[in-house]
Amino acid sequence: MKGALTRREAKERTRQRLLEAARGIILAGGETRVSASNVAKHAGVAGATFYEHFANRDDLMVALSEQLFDELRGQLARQRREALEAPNDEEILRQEFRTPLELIAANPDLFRLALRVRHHPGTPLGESSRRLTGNTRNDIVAELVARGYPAATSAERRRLEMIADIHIAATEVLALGHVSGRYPDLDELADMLVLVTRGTRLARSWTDRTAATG
Amino acid sequence: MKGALTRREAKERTRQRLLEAARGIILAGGETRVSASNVAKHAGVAGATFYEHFANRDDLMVALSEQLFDELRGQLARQRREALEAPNDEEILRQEFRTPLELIAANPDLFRLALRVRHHPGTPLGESSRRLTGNTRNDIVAELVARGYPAATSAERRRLEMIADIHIAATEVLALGHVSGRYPDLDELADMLVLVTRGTRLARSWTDRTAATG
DNA sequence: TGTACATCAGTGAACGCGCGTTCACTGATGTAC
DNA sequence: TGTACATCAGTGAACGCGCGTTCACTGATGTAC
Repeated sequence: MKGALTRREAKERTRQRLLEAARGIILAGGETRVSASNVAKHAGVAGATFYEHFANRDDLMVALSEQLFDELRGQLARQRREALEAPNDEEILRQEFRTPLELIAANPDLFRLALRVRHHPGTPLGESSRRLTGNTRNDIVAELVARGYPAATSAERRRLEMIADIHIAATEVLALGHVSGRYPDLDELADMLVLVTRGTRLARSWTDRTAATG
Repeated sequence: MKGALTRREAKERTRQRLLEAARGIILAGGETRVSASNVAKHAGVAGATFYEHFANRDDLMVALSEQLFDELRGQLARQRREALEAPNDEEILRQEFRTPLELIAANPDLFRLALRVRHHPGTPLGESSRRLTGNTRNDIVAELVARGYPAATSAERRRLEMIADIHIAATEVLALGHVSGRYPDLDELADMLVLVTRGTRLARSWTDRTAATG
């Protein structure tokens, strides 16, 4: 134990510098500029050093993807669990919408990145972003089941997935409007999302198509 | 007028070959592979020929972006206009949702491309994709106003935009589920979208926040 | 504690690659007379 | 219609660039005794 860094610590530090450099580049919208050379340059190390820490560009992207979305995923899941313990009334539902909106508003760059890479198949960032949405969808479906929505048949379960997809999409599109400056008031957004649930709630008694549309 | 091609025709033909090559590459998910060299290669011409037809890569992208989304935009607008002329009942509303769903289902690659590039700022493809959504949003807002939704104050107009955003987002996310194979039945999707309108319809009598949540 | 050796994080230089772009050139098409 | 010249679509070769990756090397840190 000396005052100076141990070798292992120094190496770990360099690795973190590389990851931070890559993170900075990518959150600034420069996915395509995340190259081994460019990341090394931004981290202040020689190009060859990159390969002391990562096998290649893709290896870095895998590490970075996990780091970027894991914390967000954890926070979302935790807050959702907490909200579930409260009694089930309208104000609680509003609160359930407010938390993801706040989380997004606090991390606009990360949110925009998630949207940007979501439909890029076969890339680590895309996978990670889709995993984030997938988890949320599963959580919402579980919650709907707990609230008494039918989930006996595969058609019923599919409808629950559709509802979850819609809730997520509605939350995201309003949150995007917020971070773009068009919808400044988060409370207003939460209210609007509650209205959406009033509509999809009608699916609770939806047994077949004609029953819903007649 | 000869049997063979005139010079002008031959040149236009080459230009179209380049555009088609680029279109093929991009719809197959290869945005990054749309380089002057690669497009020329796929079109079967020399690299230098590319510059006889386009100033640079970006110039091609501008031309391509317009070509890609313009037709779709036209079809969407036309079908929406036609639907508006019919009497206003539930089945008509369903039909209004079915047409964009069918349009998307018929052009899955184009739809996925629109989603992929939507959040890429400063690129011609991104601009074009956002223009497509923007038009649809304006159309929906106009329709809501025609149906008697309040639009006197800026808060009311903002809420109409929110509703339009939600309708578009819900349509798109269900359409994505369809082209991904999860939601095979378009009628079921249209029914679900009608339910969403049942919820957002409540905003018609929404005068302030407490009125909506109380 | 001091010395001799082993380990290892980081480096500079080099390689081939595909890219964007330019340019002098070719050979076919168009036109003036 | 035939000839001589002008136009022009397309080409191959060349350039510099940033990239991914490798490798022999350096100098500091760690360790055995």
